Amino acid sequence: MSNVRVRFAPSPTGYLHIGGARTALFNWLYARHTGGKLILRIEDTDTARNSQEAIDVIYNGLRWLGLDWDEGPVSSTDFMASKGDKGPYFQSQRSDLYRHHVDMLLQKDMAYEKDGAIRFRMTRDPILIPDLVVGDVSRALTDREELEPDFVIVRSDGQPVFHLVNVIDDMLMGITHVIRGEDHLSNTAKHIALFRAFGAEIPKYAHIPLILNTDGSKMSKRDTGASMQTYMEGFFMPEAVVNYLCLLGWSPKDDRQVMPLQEVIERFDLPQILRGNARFDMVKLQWMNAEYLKTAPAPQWNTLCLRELHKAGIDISTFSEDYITGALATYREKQQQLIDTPLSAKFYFSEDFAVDEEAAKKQFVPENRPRVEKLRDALAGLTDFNADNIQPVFKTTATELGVKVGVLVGPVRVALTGSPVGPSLYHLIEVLGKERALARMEKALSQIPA
RNA sequence: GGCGUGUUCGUCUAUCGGUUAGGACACGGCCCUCUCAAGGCUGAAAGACGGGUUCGAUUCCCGUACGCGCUACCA
Repeated sequence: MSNVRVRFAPSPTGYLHIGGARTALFNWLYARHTGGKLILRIEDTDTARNSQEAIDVIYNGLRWLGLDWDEGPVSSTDFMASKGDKGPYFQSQRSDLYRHHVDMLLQKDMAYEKDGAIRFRMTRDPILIPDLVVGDVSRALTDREELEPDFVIVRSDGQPVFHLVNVIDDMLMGITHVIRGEDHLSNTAKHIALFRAFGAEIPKYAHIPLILNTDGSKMSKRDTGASMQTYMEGFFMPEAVVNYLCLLGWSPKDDRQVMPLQEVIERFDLPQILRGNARFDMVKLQWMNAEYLKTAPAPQWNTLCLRELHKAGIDISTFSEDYITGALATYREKQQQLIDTPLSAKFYFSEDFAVDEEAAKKQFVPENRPRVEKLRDALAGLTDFNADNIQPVFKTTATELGVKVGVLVGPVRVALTGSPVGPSLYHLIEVLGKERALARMEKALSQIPA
């Protein structure tokens, strides 16, 4: 047991940024590593863009990644439901707390009203920010701040601003470590000043570097891969996304790439977090995803495939579960094909699959006719119709014809799948079954000129 | 402009002053092979620049350049 209390405090903007997801992940990792608590707090002060859907996006994103929290809201249907005794966990429900604390500052003359807004009397001296990742940072006033060091903590419309509520919540919720994006580093001087004004203990800070686009520019909403939605709706395993994110800005210091989460939890710590911004590399994420996909449990693999098939408009409703599972299993080692072109699997579920014209032109030639015929006859005589038995049939037939196996594979593949590329032919024939396979060969023969 | 922060192969990274600067993704070649992949082997590929400190700097210090963040009555 430890007294570590960290938090993830997203604003419900309607989407979860990959950078936000990593911030959540690092907080979660630290909590799990130390045996501390992770608090989820919804920073919904901007009521204009606050909606249930926007909050669900956060819940769903975190849950998809497998990041659970120890305190905070628990339900998307019951607004008030929460766990933990430091609530409410929605800033929109904490107005009284904020007002009370602002009054305290006002009374002590640490804040004052000006033009209808309330400003905090900010220190003029540089503030030292001890950061667990970046080191000691001395933040001096900027030129504009020299002119007006006191910053607004309550707007003239009565709304408290981010800096204020963020500090009050961290203070009241007993946050011990603030792990957040480096974009808040400069602002931390204000936060520290506020903590001091309240006479509260200042949490430890760990500002983690940002995630940028491949070209080094800032990653915003529209950039590829920026939204968690991309992964949740795409052909991705959450374990892979988490693993990739762990390695972006943190390093186990050895050559490990694919790491079980449990091991990351054991080895994760704040000082090892890297100081430089990292560029997001979708290609490497895809590789990582492929690594996980290779050993994914069958149900998970099937679910992902089925979704792609559905998107591609392929109807599988008339096929048995065994048949579907068998068909999808043949794509296990060539997942990229199914991810990129799910339509290429249509031959399993329909006679109406696309035929590659070029391939047909090349394979459906007169000299292949007797070859396919001989193979058809050989296959027709096969009783135990499985890949292990089918393969020898191809070999034997090829030998008898005095050709290489590849010569037979070519036309048959196009006849059965319509494409020159695809899963292992022997396995694919097994799944298709004798009847279907022979029928398609027959159909192809009718198209081959004599 | 000001205040911060950062800079090792194209990308993610290893290196606690002394290494042929290592690994992974991507890329090239070879092998394997029923296609395509996967896999195995292999190749090319890096210390931003300039000064110091030191017997010796990728590593420590300073400067320059460039990147990123912050400079709001946004969060």
